[in-house]
Amino acid sequence: MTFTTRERLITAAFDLFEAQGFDATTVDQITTQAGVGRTTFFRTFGTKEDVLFPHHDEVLARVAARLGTATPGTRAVAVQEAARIVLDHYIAEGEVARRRYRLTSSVPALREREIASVERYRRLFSQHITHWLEGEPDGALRAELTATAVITAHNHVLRQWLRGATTDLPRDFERAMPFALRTLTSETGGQTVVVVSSAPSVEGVVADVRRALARDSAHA
Amino acid sequence: MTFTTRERLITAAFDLFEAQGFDATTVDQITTQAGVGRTTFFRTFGTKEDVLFPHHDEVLARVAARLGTATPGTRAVAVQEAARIVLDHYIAEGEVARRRYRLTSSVPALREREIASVERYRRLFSQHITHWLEGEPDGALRAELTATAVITAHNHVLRQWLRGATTDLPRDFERAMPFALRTLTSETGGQTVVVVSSAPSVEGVVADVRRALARDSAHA
DNA sequence: CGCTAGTACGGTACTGAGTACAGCCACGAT
DNA sequence: ATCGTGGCTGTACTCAGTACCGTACTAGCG
Repeated sequence: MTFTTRERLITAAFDLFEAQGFDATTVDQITTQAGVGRTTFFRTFGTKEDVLFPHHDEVLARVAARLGTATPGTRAVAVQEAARIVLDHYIAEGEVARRRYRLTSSVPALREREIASVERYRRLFSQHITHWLEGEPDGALRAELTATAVITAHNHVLRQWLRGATTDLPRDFERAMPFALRTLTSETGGQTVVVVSSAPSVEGVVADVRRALARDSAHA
Repeated sequence: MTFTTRERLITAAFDLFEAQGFDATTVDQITTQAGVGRTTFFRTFGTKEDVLFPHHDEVLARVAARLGTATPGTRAVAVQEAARIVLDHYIAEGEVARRRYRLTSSVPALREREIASVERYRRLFSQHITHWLEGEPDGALRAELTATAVITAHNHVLRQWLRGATTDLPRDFERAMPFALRTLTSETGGQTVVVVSSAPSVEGVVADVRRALARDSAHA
């Protein structure tokens, strides 16, 4: 079987980074090992860090597409499935994802790069949800909180899996996501109810709960 | 009045970045303008980006100190006040903060740098809260969600202020933070009550609420 | 006063990432 | 056959960041 230039660069980079460390490896070494010219490397990846994150643009596009199909009433589902797309990508990568995790954990420059790419996902979720909640009280804030919560829950279970602390990643994901989706209550179809009350008495809180439930069922 | 080398470098850098753009400005130009040697620049700031974020280490230390003094029962307050420390720092910076915001908004490299420093705050909160919730069900996940929520709420109101969309930043902060502190409910002394229920009926949810309130008041 | 140690600064020389540019070759279409 | 066109290569350059050494100034001590 034959490999593309891109694939040969990626494997060469991974091997060298693991053998010598990221900083100690020069782009010249990578291109020599891959048997291509130096210019080709930078045309393909832009920066030395990017060679480790070669699929994010594509995954980002898939996530955006999924969020774009959400309709009122299916938004919580769309958010959850969109996050699931990212997770599935890591699962598909398998051992490659773990190799990258070991590298990003130990090299500060790579950590920063990874954080930046997480931020791109966060922004994508944030933009969509903000749009959905436009006009609602505290919509912008609630949207950002929901987006970060989804990303955080996703990253939490993903990291457990990358560390080898867990094996049933989909199950962990299903468990963690409801925490994250609290601020999208009216979307959850009554399965999970969240009420925030500042009432001073127990009966006041209960009244707030009944009010909230009545409002939610009126939406349904 | 006399200025330290550090201060002269900072002002020179800000001026040049605003006049010519960040990428078009070389470290040589900054040091020439400030009247110091090139070596001094890198000894003082490490990287060209760092000159724009000169106080984060110190603020980070203050935040850590505040979180360290939290005791069971005062944790929600500690978290809120710790976030407030960061906010107050920006308020004290005043126009400098806005100048930096304009730069970070337009230059990708600076945006990444800023995101990375936000992540440092997030980690700090996360570490403390994780420690507090050790042993509780889903403690690690809830801790991360709380930390990110606090950071998100903080950043949300801060950004409004930096954009000039609001003037009463402390008030916005007080309003936004309760959203973020939802997952620290048992700490809020009853002022904010959050209940997550999966009960299939209204009465079931209400029963869950009463149970949760009973449990919380037993803690008090 | 001389001596010493620490601290802040400066200069030189180097590595290596990233850019600009010009050229080359294989290919498919007309 | 030739004419793009897309993927590849080499050369030369800028500039951030590092290593190393030398130099002033100050503080403290005999």
